Amino acid sequence: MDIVVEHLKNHGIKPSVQRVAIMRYLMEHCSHPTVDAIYCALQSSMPTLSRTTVYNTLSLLEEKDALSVLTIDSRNIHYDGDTHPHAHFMCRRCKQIYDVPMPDVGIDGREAAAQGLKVEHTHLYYDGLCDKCNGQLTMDN
Amino acid sequence: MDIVVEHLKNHGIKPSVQRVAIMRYLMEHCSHPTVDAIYCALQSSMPTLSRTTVYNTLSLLEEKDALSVLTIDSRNIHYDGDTHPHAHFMCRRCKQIYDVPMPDVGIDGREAAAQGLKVEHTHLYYDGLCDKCNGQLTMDN
DNA sequence: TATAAATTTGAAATCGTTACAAAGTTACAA
DNA sequence: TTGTAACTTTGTAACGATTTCAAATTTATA
Repeated sequence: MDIVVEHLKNHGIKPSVQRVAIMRYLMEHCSHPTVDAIYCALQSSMPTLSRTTVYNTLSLLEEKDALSVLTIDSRNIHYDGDTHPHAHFMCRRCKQIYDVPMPDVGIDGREAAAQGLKVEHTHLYYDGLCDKCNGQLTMDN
Repeated sequence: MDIVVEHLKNHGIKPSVQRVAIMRYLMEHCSHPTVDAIYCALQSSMPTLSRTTVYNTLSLLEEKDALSVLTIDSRNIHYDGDTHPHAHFMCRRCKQIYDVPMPDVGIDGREAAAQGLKVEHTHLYYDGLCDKCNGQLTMDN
């Protein structure tokens, strides 16, 4: 069976055409797209697709834990179809988001649990300058 | 000298009346306020304060690293006057943000540095249910 | 095949944030 | 002190991401 359809079913989501298309886009692109990027990318193959459907679907996928929501960028929400644990880095200049391995030492949220908080998701974000932008800034000055 | 004024000067910020008031509010309140919360809170003591000034000032304080910007909530940016390293937890139900100690093991961003990324800030976020909301949900069901 | 339930759609509204230009304030040189 | 330039604050308008909502469409079920 289609791995995307299977993924949706595993998370209790009925695989409509739109939902499969959006989830497939996320699983095949590691670019951490925004709502608009997803909408524009699918536009050509699905001319009747509505922006609202993209919003609705992403909300559903989030609720069912079928994707990861990145709040690293305060201006736009980014989505990640890769739900394996990994950290993210965003360049403060070009705004690109990079995948970064999680530290070897486990971050298990025990400090939160110790104060009665029930942890469901953990996000590790870095920001700074990527290689490219750091080089350009160094040259400029 | 006033600790707030000193803090601003240490970060290369000229301490205007508005800037001191906003920075003071952040340093005296650990509630991770939003722009609107800060604006409304200072309204009474500074009737002429403009929302734009709050936005401008917070941008300046961010740029000069005089505060910490929390992007844990995708709907609203929260600000934290406490720049000592610590993690945050947001309850997915009541949206309250809690301070959590950083894990003992250092999170130093070496995995990012290893791929040429220059890390300037690190953010560790958890989400889930706080004690209160978890109890209420358990009772309801 | 009929009917109900679920899903999608597009337009309008909402709301946090930014742009911009005018008004006010501060710093500094004459 | 006074004049001038630089900086800061202010309010309005614009912007843009997201949500609301009701109608249209599709899917499931009796």
